[in-house]
Amino acid sequence: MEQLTIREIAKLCGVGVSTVSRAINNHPDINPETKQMILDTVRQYNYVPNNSARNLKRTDSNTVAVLVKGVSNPFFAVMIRMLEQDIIGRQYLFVLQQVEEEENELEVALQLTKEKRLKGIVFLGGAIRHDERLLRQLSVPYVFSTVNAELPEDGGEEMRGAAVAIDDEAESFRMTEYLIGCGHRRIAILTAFAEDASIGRLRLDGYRRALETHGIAYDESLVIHMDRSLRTYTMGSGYRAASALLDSGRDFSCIYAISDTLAVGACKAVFDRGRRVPGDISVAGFDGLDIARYYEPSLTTVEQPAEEMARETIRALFALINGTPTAGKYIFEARIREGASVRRIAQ
Amino acid sequence: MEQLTIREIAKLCGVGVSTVSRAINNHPDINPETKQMILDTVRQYNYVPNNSARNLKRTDSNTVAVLVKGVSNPFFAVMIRMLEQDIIGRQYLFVLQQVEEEENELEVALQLTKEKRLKGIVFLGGAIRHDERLLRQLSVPYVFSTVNAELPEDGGEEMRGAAVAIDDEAESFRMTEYLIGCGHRRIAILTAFAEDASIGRLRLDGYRRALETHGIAYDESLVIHMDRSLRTYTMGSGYRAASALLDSGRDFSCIYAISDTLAVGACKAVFDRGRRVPGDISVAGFDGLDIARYYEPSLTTVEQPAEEMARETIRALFALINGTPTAGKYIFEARIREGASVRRIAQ
DNA sequence: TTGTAGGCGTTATCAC
DNA sequence: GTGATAACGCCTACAA
Repeated sequence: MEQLTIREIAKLCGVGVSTVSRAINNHPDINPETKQMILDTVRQYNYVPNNSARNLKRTDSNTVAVLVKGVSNPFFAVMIRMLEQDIIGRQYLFVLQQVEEEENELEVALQLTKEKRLKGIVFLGGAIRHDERLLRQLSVPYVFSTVNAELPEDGGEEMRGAAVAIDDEAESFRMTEYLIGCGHRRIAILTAFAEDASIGRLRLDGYRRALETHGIAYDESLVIHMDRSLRTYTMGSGYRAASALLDSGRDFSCIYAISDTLAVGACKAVFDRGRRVPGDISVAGFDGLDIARYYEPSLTTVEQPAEEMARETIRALFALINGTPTAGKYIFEARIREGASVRRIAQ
Repeated sequence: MEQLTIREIAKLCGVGVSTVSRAINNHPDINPETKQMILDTVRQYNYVPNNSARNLKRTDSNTVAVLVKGVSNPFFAVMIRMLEQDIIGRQYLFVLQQVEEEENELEVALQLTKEKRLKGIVFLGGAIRHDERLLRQLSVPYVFSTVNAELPEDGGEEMRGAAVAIDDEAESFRMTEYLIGCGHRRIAILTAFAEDASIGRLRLDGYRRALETHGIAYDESLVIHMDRSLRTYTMGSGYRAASALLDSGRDFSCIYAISDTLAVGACKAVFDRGRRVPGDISVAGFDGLDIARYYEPSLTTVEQPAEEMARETIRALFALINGTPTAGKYIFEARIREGASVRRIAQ
């Protein structure tokens, strides 16, 4: 099938290419009848303009891209939906771009910016710190969303980036403190693999600080790292880790998992051993996913304010796009959503 | 920040643009030293080629796109991972393209094909029947994956499309028959909105046929359609629908939900009313998601052979790409994965 | 209101 | 092994 070009449509309609271009791009300076005739022909032959050629020629595009590292992360699923809604609500085009695990999101951003003449970029997930040189190369406004990433120092030039997130360390501290407040002293934690330098690290740090604050010794044997060779935040990982922990004979009354998916797996491991949540073992999660609400028992979790964060992400991005002065960081407070998975122990 | 082009790199290196092009594209006919020098400069200035220009000029690209309608569907999450792995394993580029709910996936495909010179397309989700005229316009091989879509009649020309899926109607029949075999007679079904013409329809059809086959009257009052204004396959939808059903006082011993997410919501509705699964109400799902395994009780579900389907999707696609004769349809058998959510009733 | 022509940044073809 | 140069398909001055 030979590819239809604008030239052939022009020939078919007996007009020049610019007239066809005007018609399909809704330019005002064209005779309505000519326009209609052209659009009819376009429909009839199902002509589809080549986007690469368009992007190449265009200088701007009213497109905002969301670069997400890990599309299948259920927490991102709700963020993506909200971001999309807000971007489209502002009459911008929304582009969702998946970033592979081993890819550098900044390089993808640089490439996509050139390719699509983006107006702005939202990073969902990804690293906490980036190559500052690359970051400075990024010529369009950007917002790190749900990850409290480092922003480049203000070198006198205008700010082009922002970060919208929760304070993972502080929220993890909050949850651990809550668990301690419920009377738990021996709290095991399911966290990312040992070398993790992202939220896994931060949430572990918060846990540790809370223990120390309350005079509880940090016990390495209660810190369970996920297997690096497996996907980290899955129910299967949580199940595996909690199973090993339960079978080890170590003493603990509570499992704190740094994601709800891990928590679900942990619960199942408890059940499979004929024990009860929270009767025998308490379990807490993190994120505030749907499943935490619908699991039985419902999971006590740290609920991230996804909707507000998405809204603020877009607000901040468009503030940057429009040159409005904007603070660089927006740290939201999460809150403990109490479920029925944590038992209060008489002190 | 002025955009760096290949011409400037050429000038910087004191060579012609074609030499730079050869270097960055790994062409053999270039002096290794020149190549190294150019690549160093490219790195140093962080030159990123413009993809639009590349795509415009290139005639082919070794790229396979996966067009997914509903990225956040957890069943697709595992399919996407497997598809990606297999595509990359064949040394092809993998592109994931989200299709909006109201968009026509075929139009997106047509556009993307022009834009990126695709070698092949995988459709994940979407409609069962497509505009045949559009389908014939599609000039590259394609596979409908997980949806048993109609293929155009062989009009003498070579086949360009295939479909890899389960038989939703038959599998739903199988599950319903299984539930009947467990002694259930009054089986409520949670299904898509009434006008659905996709898997919701097929799974409902299978349910109905099974009832009729076994001489059980089809009772409209036990058929619960999701609210069209809400997102269909969410735990919240399942919870809402099951709650209304439970509160209606209608008589039934089993809820069959056409997705695991709906089933989870249904279970929670049962629990919230102080009743038990499966003691008081049995619940069955569909898809075979992780959550069905890790829920408590684990959910009896129809397990789709995701891995095999993904593998076959890519195999069929590359058979089409390579011109190997290929059957058009690959229908996989699903299987009932028994959990603990369905009770056997003494007959 | 419409048509012609030049150029967007790259790759491919051809000389050298 | 290397360098001009002509496309790729579209948009947009500018001219008519």
